[in-house]
Amino acid sequence: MQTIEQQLDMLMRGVEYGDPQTYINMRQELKERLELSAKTGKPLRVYCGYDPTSPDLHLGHTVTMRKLRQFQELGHQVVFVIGNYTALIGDPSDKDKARPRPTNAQIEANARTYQEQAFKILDGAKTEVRYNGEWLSQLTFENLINLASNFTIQQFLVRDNFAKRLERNDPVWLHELFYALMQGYDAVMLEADVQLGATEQLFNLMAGRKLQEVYGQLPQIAITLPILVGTDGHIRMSKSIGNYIGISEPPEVMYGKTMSIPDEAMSNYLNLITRWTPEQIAEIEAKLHAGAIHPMEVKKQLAWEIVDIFYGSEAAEGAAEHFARVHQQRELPDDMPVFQLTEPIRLVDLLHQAGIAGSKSDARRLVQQGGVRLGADAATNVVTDVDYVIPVADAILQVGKRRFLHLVP
RNA sequence: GGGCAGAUACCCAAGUGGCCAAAGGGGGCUGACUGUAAAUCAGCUGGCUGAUGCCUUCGGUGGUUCGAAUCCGCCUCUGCCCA
Repeated sequence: MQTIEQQLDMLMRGVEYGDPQTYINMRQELKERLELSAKTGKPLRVYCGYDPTSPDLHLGHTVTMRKLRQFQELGHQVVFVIGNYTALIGDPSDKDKARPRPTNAQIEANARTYQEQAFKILDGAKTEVRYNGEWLSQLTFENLINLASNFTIQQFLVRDNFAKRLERNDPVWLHELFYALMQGYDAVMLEADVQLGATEQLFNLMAGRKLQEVYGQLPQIAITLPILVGTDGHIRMSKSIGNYIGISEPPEVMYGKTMSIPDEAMSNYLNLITRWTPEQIAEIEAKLHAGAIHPMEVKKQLAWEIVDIFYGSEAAEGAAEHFARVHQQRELPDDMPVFQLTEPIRLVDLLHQAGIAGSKSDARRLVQQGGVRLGADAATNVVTDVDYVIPVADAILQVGKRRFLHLVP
């Protein structure tokens, strides 16, 4: 059994706050709460919320899940909150156009896959799953007034994301301010001891503390973790930006996308999503800096680890082989999408029909730019004739570096 | 409620009567190079087509004009100022 101090070290590992004092305060409060729990034998209630705005979770979501898992392993009660009601507002940071509000059915479907995917990291049997619509949908306007009266507009205005938008004269919608209230109220209803979130969530977590005190509860400890950057290496990982690695993507894709992150972003990944200890990570980084190990080798280990987490070592092995063959040696992948040929077809039409090119004009461009290869056993010959007609025969078609099509008669 | 400014392609943004399928940047795609799908360099980036032609696009709608992204009316949305 670990001592409280050891547990604290583990639980506070990797957390990040805007200022050092917050870290000291939160660490102290967590210590007291852990001691209280040990004394009373009552596990802490630890939660994190995820808005089911898209059908898939990505690696960014798993940063907090790993931390939840640590609490779970120490015997605390983890609550996985699906923000089906907060999803109605959406993340204020990516509001640009009137994206059609997800229907209840969509939210339901997304929520189900979220849960499934989350249990790849969390122990499903020990996880309490809650939808925040359960209590948020019950609030009356009077309740809302009472909740809102605990905050001032000024507190919101100093928030970076709102301040910037105000400065740029971008709209800040009134209902976006509700987000913090809703999330704060979640904490009250869950009687949370600890809430996790990304660093940018600190305001919302603090709103929870405030409301809990109003409701006569002990304020939750806020644990915020750094943001995982996307495959571009700069911007936070996000489905809508497209720089994400989904946790239910096929092993090869997961591996390949990981290999594509810039070298500078590796540290961020090593620290936030691997199961490796800080000591192991420090050792790898030291070797990297000393030039004792090639960055590509480290990235391969990282890619392997990520696939291993979600699919196991066999799949990781397969993905690594696939990468070496297709991307490094430029050979053919094991399984390619198959396209059935019934009659000779113009190359341009084929590219369009197979969905490789968005339009025939697009297909033309690909051909003209020398991006299309064709061959019987391997895609060896570059086709530059826009009017080329493909005969009915078994052949391999390659477009660009990594898109393949197996043509069969 | 009143006044002013604005809405341009995936995103940001120029264009204020014909030379506009519409500058520039970002993103994306293709090629070269590379340990990589990174960085760098080059090209492409509305659709259709036998390639220099046709069709659709500049918030919506209705006009003016030989001709409109550009001018006018109304509508919708956003910001600023005033009440």
